[in-house]
Amino acid sequence: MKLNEGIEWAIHCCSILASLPEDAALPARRLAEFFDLPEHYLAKHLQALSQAGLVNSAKGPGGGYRLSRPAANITVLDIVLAIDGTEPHFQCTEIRRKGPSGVDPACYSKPCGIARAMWRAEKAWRDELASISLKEITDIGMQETPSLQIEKSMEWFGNVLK
Amino acid sequence: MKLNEGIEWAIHCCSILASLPEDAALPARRLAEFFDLPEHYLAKHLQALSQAGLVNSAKGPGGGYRLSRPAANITVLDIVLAIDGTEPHFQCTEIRRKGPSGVDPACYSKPCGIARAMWRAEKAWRDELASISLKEITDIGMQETPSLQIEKSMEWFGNVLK
DNA sequence: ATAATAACGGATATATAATATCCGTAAATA
DNA sequence: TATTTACGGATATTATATATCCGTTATTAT
Repeated sequence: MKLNEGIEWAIHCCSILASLPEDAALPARRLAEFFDLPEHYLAKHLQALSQAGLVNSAKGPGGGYRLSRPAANITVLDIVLAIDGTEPHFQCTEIRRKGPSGVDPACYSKPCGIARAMWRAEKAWRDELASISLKEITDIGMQETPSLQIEKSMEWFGNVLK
Repeated sequence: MKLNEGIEWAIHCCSILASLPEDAALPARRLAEFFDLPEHYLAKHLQALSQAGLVNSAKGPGGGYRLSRPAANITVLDIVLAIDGTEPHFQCTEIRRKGPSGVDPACYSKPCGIARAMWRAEKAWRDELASISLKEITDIGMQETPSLQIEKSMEWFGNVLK
């Protein structure tokens, strides 16, 4: 199993949006350019972020995407769920009820113990992701990004944001 | 993203093997019958368990699969990794280095902070799965399985184990 | 010996999901 | 009015998961 690559893209894009001036927006085309990603497919993911309410979108010239709220109030989990959906990764197909020994579904009071174990692990995963804010991500990015890249990024932003 | 359905199958199968008499083994065909699963495909997963060293296999009549060690010494994580592989779910494609602002790969001392965050969450998931032993799974199964099903299972085992 | 059982590995087919592109529409700006 | 941009739907392509089949080998029972 592999996680949707769009998750990586979306977190990086949100991190960029977080470091933009308050009133600035970036269109999908520019974000795709910045990371050298397929423009139209990235646009789909950005629309998912928009539908999840994480970013606001504006049409027309000067439009594009910006964060809908402060980066400190957006978690990595928010972004992951926006892209990957909220369905649990582990899907219980109730095979305990199948076969020659299975009995009537009504006889089972609780969800299968195996499913509960898998869901508990998934909760631990989500809890960890929920504990990380987009602000922390961008702060770490600022600290660890090579200074040359920071400079080049600033110049690119300068050119792009009119 | 959806987890491999074989994970569910494998944990259930291991749980059944754990509740078998010490010297008994079950062939893939019987396990598939017990859970009404596709025989040949289940066999692939059982072979993966065998390669991971979780079960021992024996060819020929009376052969089949049995646990290689006590259920208390097998974790749910062991089974999950045997089926799903040990690769992390989140694959970092280093998009931070791409595009007009990217700089030479050698400039980056650490893995990307976003990847580290995703991997930390994955570790939380694995830690939780590693904290659950197969014995706990089977104990919970014994407690929560309807008594009628327990009876039917016992009868089925009796017929199958010679 | 022979026949039957069963794991194993490789090859292949099918179904589903991820990846990617394209198009028409609507909205906003200049 | 022309341009830019988001948005939704349709479609194509690729990768992965699901599933089957076959030949080989090992083991057991007759």
